[in-house]
Parts: sequence; structure tokens; C-alpha cells
Amino acid sequence: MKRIILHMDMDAFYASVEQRDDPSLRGKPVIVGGSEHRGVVATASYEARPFGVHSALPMARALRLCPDAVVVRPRMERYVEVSRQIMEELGNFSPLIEPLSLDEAFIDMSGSEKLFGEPDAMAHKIMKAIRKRTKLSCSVGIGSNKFLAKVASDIDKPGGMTWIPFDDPKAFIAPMPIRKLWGVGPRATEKLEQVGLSRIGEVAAADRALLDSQLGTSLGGHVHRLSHALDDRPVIPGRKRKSVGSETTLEHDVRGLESTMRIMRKQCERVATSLRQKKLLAAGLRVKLRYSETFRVATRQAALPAPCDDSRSMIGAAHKLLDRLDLDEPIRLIGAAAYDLSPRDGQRQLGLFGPTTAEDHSEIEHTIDAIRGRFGDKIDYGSD
DNA sequence: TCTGGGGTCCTAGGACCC
DNA sequence: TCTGGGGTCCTAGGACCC
Repeated sequence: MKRIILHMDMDAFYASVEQRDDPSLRGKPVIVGGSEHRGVVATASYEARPFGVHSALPMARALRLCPDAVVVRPRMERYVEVSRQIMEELGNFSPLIEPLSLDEAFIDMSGSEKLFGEPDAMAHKIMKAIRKRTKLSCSVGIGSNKFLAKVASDIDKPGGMTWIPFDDPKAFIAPMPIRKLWGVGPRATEKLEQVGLSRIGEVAAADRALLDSQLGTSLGGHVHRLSHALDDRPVIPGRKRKSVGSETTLEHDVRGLESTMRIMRKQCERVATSLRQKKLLAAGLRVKLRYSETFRVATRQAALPAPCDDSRSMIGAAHKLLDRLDLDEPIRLIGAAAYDLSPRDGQRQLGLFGPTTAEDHSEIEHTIDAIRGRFGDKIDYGSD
């Protein structure tokens, strides 16, 4: 059966949510992002983009380009909430929804013409439903596979709909830069350009062996297929997450075990809280540091003594892992991530003889979660 | 210009086992 | 004695995506 894949991409999602929620921001250049010192732009509103402000740009530079911009710190919980509404709306069109991030999803609409009409009509109905539910706009791409749908949604933003022809998609994408190929970033672009390939059509015409020699057989094969407009990856709903992490770039560098652990404890607490919210247990923990002077990232990981969702177990594990890293050079980023996740089901019980085991701590922290849920996060529970 | 935070996937080397 | 080969798992790093 002919596949009909749609890709929905919200327009300037974080910035648009902020402008929707705060009317005083409407019509103004809005930048959602971090601190001017070490932050970057997460999303720039369309009013800010003509100044050259875009995602991943260092904040300091963004503000030099657009000094009148209003800077807003990201409110992730809010975006998560709006994202849920969007995905729920998409669910009314197909059971095969695959979210790629908070603001993007694939929708497999194959065989739904009787219900929703031609693909372009489907796309318009989706855009209308999302606007009605959230007052936000999105762009939609249509193609016969994921890659084409994704390329398409980017062509006419904001608020656009693009349908890459089902009969000759290869000709449609041939003139595009190789950067549009999924999996081709700055490194791979450089490697392909070294052998004179800068357009998708040139990659399609290139020798497979040349691609493999530049990119390795795995990425080489992938890129080769995409350049021929071939992509048989299915739309997979309900993909399980593989890790849950928290990391932060510090305003000021730290060094030494004590200072590093002070931050690391907070990261572990956030990871544990997040695991409990998601009803997951982790069997492994990974710590991550980024060194200021070299910008180098170092990670260490290890299995936890037992699957857990409490910060105490993670803090203990993180401490051991940090022992294996250099803590003498200045550190700018500290992070922790839990992996090897499994669903937590069943009841937990508090031991009779005081809080000693990881299970007990999990139970206590669940109780604290519940209190926080009722009274907010402003309560002081004392230390440790 | 001095480079976020949330993730996923791939690779290469070493341990370990038979 | 001068040393196989394959499979699997784990770890660390790195590219990439939004």
C-alpha cells in the first residue's frame, strides 16, 4: 500500500507559547534561552529571526544582533503540557503518531483517504485542529516516507503545507544541500564536500564505495538510500525512552570533589524525581563533566547495585564515578543520567527499622513528591 | 561569537566465555 | 607453548537531532 506520511512541526514553539501566554510579548522579538553569560538561544520568535537570531546561537551574540529582544527563560513544564495537547489532537487523526520532540511528530495516514480526503486536505485539517486547540500554528510536510515528510515540513514555514510529489520525489530533493539529509551534520557535510559532493542529487549519483569510505558503511548506506528518496523506517508510536538525565552549565567553573558533588547531588535529585514521575526504575547511572579549558566531555557509567528511583542511591553511585574522573581542572558542566530503564510496577513498603534500604528511600522520596505536588516546591525539608 | 539541555544512535576496544 | 576465533557485553567517546 502507498504510504502517506505527514510530519508536523510547530512554528517557533517555545517562543510562540510565551507570546500566546503573555500578550505583551506579541509582535515583539522574543528569545527563549539561557543566561547571557553561558547560555544559548533555544527558540527565537519570527520577529527576532530577521536579525539573524536562531537556535543554538550563544545568547551574548544574539543580544548583540538584536538588543531589543525580550529574553524569556524556558518553562519546560508548560511546553510539555502544551505538547501533550498537540499530540492528543494528532491522535484523533491516526493511531500511528511518533513524537520526535515536544514540537514535532510523524503521523502515518496511510489508508485514511476515505476518512480525511487527499493528503493536502489531511494536513489542513490537522493544522486547523491544532490551532483551534492551542491557538498555535504549525507547518506540515507530506511525503511517501519519514525523510520526505520531514524535509517537506521545513520548506514553507511558518504555517505552510508542502507535499513532495509521490511520483518523483528524487528529482524534487536532488537540488537540496546535503545538510538536509537526516544524519548529515557538520562533520559528515565536511567529509562529503571534501570529495565534491554538496547536493543531494550528487550523493545519489555517487559511488556507494565512496560514500562508505567517507562516512562508514552504516551512515554511508543510510545517506545513499535517503538521497534516492528511499526510507522504509516505520512510524513507531509509543517508543520507550532509554535514559533520563539532568545537566547544567555553571555560571562559574568549579573544581574538586566537594564542589562538584554539591552540584552533582542536585542533578541526581532531579533525575530521581523525574524517574518517579515517569514510574521508571534505573539500573545504571552515568555522570558527565565538561571541562572549561578544553571544552572536552568526559563520562563514566556503571550499573547501580539494584534498579532504583531514589536520589540517595544515585548520589552514592555518582560519587564513586566521579572518583574516576579528573576533578582538578576547571569544570563548566555537571550532569547525571539514568539508563537501563524499566517500568516500576507494584507496591513499595517502608521497612520496619528505619530508613536504610534504597526501597525505603524511594518510598520516602515518593511521599515528598506527593507533598510537593500539593503545596508546591517551596517547602524546606532540611538537608539530606 | 565562545559554544544549552534534552535525548538517540553508532563505533571501537577490551573483557570474558566457550 | 608462543598462542584461534567467534560471540556478547560493557564502556567511553562522538556525531547528530530538536
